[in-house]
Amino acid sequence: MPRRASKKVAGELPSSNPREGTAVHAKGTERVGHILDAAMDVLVQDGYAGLSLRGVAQRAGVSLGNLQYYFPTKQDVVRALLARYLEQALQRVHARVEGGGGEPAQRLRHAVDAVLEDQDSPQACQFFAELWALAARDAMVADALAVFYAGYRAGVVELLRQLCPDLTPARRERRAALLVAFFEGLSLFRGGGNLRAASVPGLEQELRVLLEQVLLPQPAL
Amino acid sequence: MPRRASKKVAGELPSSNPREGTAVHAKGTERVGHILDAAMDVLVQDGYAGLSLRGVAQRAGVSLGNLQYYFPTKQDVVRALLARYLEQALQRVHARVEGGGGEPAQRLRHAVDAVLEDQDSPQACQFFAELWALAARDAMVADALAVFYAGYRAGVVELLRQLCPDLTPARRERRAALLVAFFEGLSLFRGGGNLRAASVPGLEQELRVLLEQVLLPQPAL
DNA sequence: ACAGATATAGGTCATATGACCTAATTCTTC
DNA sequence: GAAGAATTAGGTCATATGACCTATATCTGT
Repeated sequence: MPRRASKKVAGELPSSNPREGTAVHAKGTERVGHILDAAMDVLVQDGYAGLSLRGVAQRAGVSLGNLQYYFPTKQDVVRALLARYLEQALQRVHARVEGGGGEPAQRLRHAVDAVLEDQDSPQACQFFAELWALAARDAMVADALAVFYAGYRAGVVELLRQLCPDLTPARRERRAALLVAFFEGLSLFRGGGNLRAASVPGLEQELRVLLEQVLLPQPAL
Repeated sequence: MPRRASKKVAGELPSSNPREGTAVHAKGTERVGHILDAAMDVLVQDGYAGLSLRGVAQRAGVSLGNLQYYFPTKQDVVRALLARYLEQALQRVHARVEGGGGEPAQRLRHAVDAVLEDQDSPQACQFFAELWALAARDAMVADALAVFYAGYRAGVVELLRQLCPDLTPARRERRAALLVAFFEGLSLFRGGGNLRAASVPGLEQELRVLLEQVLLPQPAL
């Protein structure tokens, strides 16, 4: 679709060469944040197919030129959006696992609560749905997601280590992977997800019941 | 993007008015099938953003005119593709649950095997990833998926009915929903999925171990 | 005040797309 | 062989897009 694919030829322009959302001043950094917020909105509402630089600029209340000053290309926008979001999400995951002390079982309950709460946001659910679809065609997205899920899984592994120390590390790793997959699948059908119409009331309730059954009798999870 | 949004005004053309992949002759039906195959390929490879009528026509080895003879609009293509695929998938689900007699536990194992086998296909996994993303913006897709998952869940409910008859129907329904969500989540990380790099080896193995643990001791699943 | 970072508005260009149309063939079926 | 289905090739048109460019204006820290 575009005209030139000219990839930063040797001779750069004499003037500055801004890239990748680099902002020097505070106000600029703020702008970059707003632009990414807008990109997030557009991606979630209109999907990747509907994500255009013009659309993002308009949503952000910023000129196209300004947007392209910070993000010369569409890829740059997606890249930055992804990096920002996944980084924050990862921090939240770890904050959950480490914070909120107490006995392991209680911590697991808290962690589950936190995940479910996150999934109440249609934004987050839809964002991930887009990323899953995108990952197949964009190695950068796939890599970023791989990093994110590795961190996510590591958090769950840590929880499992306290809950059932008798499991070998490898098996903990696998069980954590199963749990992460389970929660991601859940996000499809839960409150914020786009398929909540395909769901069933009382899902979360049942999940918690199941959780208690597994936690109380024997540490076999 | 398009020019006219003219929605079938009252006065139709005097000549025939083909729509929705309607084919009268056998060869035509075959063509429609090939076109939908091609659409599937393109959707999986290039995503919805890359799904163009011209692209599908080329992939199918068919002229654009011919494609539009069967499917006047892009929506028609997606609609038909969805209908065909989900219908077949649903039939397979039910075939699994009913077929392959034996004791309930054995049937569950078979069903799990079948689901995992399906997920080995990158095609299927990616197709669903696209649909999940699409569902938020296309009510038709959301509805079709809702029907599909309702059928899927019904199959699982039937299995649960035999495995643990002591559960109330409502709880069976909820547990089935949890299981379906789990399997869908699994598809993200498994062999065919686009995030297999974010996964862990031995996932399926662990899943089966967990399954046996749940099946053997007590019927508490 | 000065340099450089931010920001705006506007334009260009090649390419792509969906929807629409038509005239001319080739198959199928009866 | 005639009617109608199926198919092709080609064209038109409005709209959109990404990338690229520039001149000008404003803001910021020193």
